[in-house]
Amino acid sequence: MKIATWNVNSLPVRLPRLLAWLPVAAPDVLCLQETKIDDPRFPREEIAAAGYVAHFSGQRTYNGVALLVKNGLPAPVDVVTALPGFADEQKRVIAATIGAVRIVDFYVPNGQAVDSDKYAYKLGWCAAATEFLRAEGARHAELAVAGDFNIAPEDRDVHDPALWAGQVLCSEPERAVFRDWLALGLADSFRLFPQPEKTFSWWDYRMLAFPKNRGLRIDHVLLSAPLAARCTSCTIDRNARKGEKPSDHAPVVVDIADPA
DNA sequence: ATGGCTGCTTTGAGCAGA
Repeated sequence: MKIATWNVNSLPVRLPRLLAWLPVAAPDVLCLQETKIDDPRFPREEIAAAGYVAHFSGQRTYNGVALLVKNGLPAPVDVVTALPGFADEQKRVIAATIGAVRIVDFYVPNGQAVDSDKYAYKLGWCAAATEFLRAEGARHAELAVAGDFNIAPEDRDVHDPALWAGQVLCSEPERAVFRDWLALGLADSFRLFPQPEKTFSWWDYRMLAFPKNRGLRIDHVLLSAPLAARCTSCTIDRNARKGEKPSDHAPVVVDIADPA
């Protein structure tokens, strides 16, 4: 099973690129974030024509997540679109079970700045997410958590650690959340393999950040032990950040071998 | 080599993203 995650920064704007990328990358399951479209307007026909069934939880303007599942896979069941016990208007979660695999798609809040209300909201959201993942892990041996985490887990995930030290996306409380999720028995699939230094998943649109490779690795796929044991690769598709009208995020793609 | 923000909003300056 090939699982991918991509913050598309507006699905309506990115749809042509998505439809071009899907047959090339050929993920079995694609987790999207920042779709920025409400459910009635979701482009389900275009996605269906590309060979995928879409499940989604959207809103206009901000946020919004979707799960695209390739035709031929088991139909997603037990679809969940909220964190239990966390009242939230913002659409940042979709989870579903596909065969034996539970997929959780997160669009973690950005947090804006460490002294802001949005940062407090981020940490509260993450605390609820930790309990959700604990429960999901208890129910599902094969659990994948994919999405835009808006957390750069370590200094090696940051182009300029001194510049970013203590800033939002890199602050110690955010990194502690990431470690909490690993402590639930999840592996950062990217770090299961040797990786080129300075591999990132997001680059600011401004100041030539992409050509200068001034980025952060904030998009992740975490895998429970049975999936991690069968994981054969994790790559970030930098090419998807090039060219006309790219998202500011690149997709992360994970390959998992079938069970023996 | 990539390219010097982009996408959204009761339309147009301001917010949000990260």
